[in-house]
Amino acid sequence: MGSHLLKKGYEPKEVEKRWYKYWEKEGLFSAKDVSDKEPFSIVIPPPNVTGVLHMGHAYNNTLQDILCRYRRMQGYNVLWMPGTDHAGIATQNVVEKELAKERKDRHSLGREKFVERVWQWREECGGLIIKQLRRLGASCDWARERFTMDEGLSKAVRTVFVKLHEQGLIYRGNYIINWCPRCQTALSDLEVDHEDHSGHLYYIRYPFEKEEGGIVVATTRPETMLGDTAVAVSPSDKRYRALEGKAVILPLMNRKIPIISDEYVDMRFGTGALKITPAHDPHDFEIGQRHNLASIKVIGADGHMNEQAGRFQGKDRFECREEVLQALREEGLLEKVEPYQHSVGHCYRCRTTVEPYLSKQWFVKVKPLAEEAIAVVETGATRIIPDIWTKTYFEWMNNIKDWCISRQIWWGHRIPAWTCEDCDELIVAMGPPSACPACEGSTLVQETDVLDTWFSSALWPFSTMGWPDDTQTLKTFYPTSVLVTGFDILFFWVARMMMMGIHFMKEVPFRDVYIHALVRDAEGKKMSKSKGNVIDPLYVIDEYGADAFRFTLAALAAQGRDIKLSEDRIEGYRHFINKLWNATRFSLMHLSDFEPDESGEGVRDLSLADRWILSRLNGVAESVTKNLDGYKFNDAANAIYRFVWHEFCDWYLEIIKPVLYGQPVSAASGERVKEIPKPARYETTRFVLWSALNETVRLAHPFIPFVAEEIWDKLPGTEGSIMTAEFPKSTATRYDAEAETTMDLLMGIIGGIRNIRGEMNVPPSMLVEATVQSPDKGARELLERYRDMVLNLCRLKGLEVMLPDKRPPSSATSVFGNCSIFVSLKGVIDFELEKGRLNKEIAKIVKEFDGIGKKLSNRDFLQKAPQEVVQKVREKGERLAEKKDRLEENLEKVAQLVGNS
RNA sequence: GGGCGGAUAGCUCAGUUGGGAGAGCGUCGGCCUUACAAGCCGAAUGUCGCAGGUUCAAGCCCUGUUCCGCCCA
Repeated sequence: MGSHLLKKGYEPKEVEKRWYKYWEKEGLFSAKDVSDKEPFSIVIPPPNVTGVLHMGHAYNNTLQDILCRYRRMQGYNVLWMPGTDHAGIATQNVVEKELAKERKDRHSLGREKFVERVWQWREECGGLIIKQLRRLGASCDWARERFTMDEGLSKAVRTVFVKLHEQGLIYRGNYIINWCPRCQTALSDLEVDHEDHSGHLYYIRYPFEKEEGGIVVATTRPETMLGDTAVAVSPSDKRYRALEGKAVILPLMNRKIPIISDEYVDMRFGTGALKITPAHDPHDFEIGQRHNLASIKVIGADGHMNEQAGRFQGKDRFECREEVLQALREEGLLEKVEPYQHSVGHCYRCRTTVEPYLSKQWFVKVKPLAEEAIAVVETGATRIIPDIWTKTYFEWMNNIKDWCISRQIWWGHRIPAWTCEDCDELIVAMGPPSACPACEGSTLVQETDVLDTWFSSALWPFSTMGWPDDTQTLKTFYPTSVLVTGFDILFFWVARMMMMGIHFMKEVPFRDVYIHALVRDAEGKKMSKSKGNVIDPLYVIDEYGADAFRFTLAALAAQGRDIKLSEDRIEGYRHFINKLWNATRFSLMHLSDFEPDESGEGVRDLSLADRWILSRLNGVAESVTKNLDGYKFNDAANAIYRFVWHEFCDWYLEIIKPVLYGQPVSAASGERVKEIPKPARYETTRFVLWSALNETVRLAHPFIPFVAEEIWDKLPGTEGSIMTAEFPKSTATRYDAEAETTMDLLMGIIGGIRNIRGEMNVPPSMLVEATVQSPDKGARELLERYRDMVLNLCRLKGLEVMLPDKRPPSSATSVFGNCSIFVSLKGVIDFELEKGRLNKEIAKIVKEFDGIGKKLSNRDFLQKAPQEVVQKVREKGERLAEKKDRLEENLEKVAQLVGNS
């Protein structure tokens, strides 16, 4: 391939499509059930089948893909298990909306037809997100894609249900649950979002049965009074002691209800008297149980008042509230209305205000399961990262309440329970029983409810691997290595997978749980369609390329911190991709006919720069490895960024240019003489350039797979996909302290000269002379040795290296270490400018020196601080003092010159 | 009401056995120097939210406090 023909700007579109196809075709994402390699496995948090890729998915999956690609290159047998979730209510809502357009509803269709219709919808429109994940570069083993309603996973669901029922951990009963009148189904506590709402507190007088007067209760939901069956006061409330056991007349309903006392009542709330509606409030329900009160349901499943609501029957619950208030006003029983802030529950799917509702539902008794799930985190069998979430996890697990798992919708796993019409016997079984085990009756009716979607998601780590069958996949890949997910589903999903995994597999579902934060907009607001502040990941990929996008997410992925994403940030990282691309273009210009020498002949006689870049590369490999192992994606990404841009490009490529271009060994003449380069030096340089670039793209591949593969492909002497190449290892032998120290000195001197040029506005086209004076023989020798590097990078026509001596005339000064740097500016120097520059420099040193002086004059510091630290401070003080002296000396001379002119 | 997180340069944020306040973006100055102007070279910029405490030494540890955000009830 004609590498010198690479386009000037990197164009991701075509490249990404081509390589993704190639990876899939070559089966590079596929995991082996049987392998000598060590396993590494991740199950994807299954997106809703109705979902489209949003920033949260993009972030979550980018992190997973980085880990998978990293481990694959390290030689692991990687399984990244993909799939989607049937998302009961969400999917049902989508299809119902579609039906509504056809002026139909699910009831007119009937259950069976409706479910068919949902399957059909799924065939046609579902799982779009799976295609979108490919655009991101996700390296899932697509052949293993699962769906929570697949036959295999459904079998797992039924098995778990039956077993838990056998073990007494699933039960059915009449309790207050959260009811969504729009979705017409029960919800678990977690599926209710609480929002603060400015409402009112209504004070209503319930007249005594016989005497005058009455007791005043306070409520935010007056319509529920129609179902009141008592008034409760606190047993320690002296105000009401005399009233206990008496009765009041429930207004509007003219029902006699007792005044009872219960510890639950808070004397400070309202009047201290609480109306009790067991059928419509969870606390009231419990009080009702304790006092054997009747539960009267006055609100129906559809959110309208029912026949128990007397003259209010048929009214919407909120309409009814107004009418009840009006009626009370008319009767003079509404004593007072106060503005009141209280939280109101909303359905997490459709935002409808949730109604506490008494009904017969199925529950999981989670306490015993939670105990196991707590234990494994305590022992460290599963680590939660960052650790801060461990406490939240424990908190929730310790205060867990039974989980309502039945839903009155049609799309989902139907509860495997049957009722005998003859004797009412309840049978829970894997499949339809042929006869009632109690009475042998044959009319058995299956439970119409389906299971909470999260019930099947809870089994995901093992149901996707074939459980309840004893599969090789399970043997190889369970428990999974890590789960990567957002904190928003820590309870919904992670906690439940922990419980189910441990209970059924006798082994934790994951070794690590990495919890990441949220992607927000540039102002830190949550992205939402209604706010109009969403950034579409697909748009970003089209516009900037998947690599730039992925790298942005990784670079901003600081643990425990939300990402504030803006297009500007992505654009910035696109520049990085382009930088790498152009560095490659440059390299390939000189490598087109290069053939890497397997024998290692090429590594003889490395130059300083060669040794330095290889040593630095080792440092980056170490940093990336350490940070990825610790899920510090941002640190890993930034290490690569810094290396590529500020070491490889800014220094290494600049240093080797003369060798590659065959430029004059001495630039002193200021002319570029095309010389035939020394073959050995040239070949060595090409070898190191090739190695460095080769290793760099391997390090970068997990983050920016497409461009890395493209570069890998263009690089001579590479074979196969970069996905199967080895991830660079850091070894102590590759660290070259001497090269790094020497380069630090040279870079410091070069920096000093460049600083003068920049500050004094010397244009790059102007070649100047410089002098470095140092008492240090070693430093002088190094400068002599690498004179050409300095000449070249500073655009000098001459460099004199000498012992400290007189200041060269008409020069500007700077100091690095024990070296004084002079740049001769004959005829160009502006002494005022130089004076200002020196003053500024001195002021900086003085400031720093003050702090050090204080330390060194502090006896306590000298005595108590470790000698190491004291020594370091001393040395630094000396360095600064010397630097200051030099600069002041120069300032004085410059001041004289200014005075003379 | 309970719990958690954040507050560091103009912006977004790094900063762990406590010992030299940093990066990116933006800004300013100089450059189209034969990979890249999506670039190169250089520069400026801080009461580390506030108040105490521990320590020879605090952005970091402790206590209190203010503001912002989140979770749970």
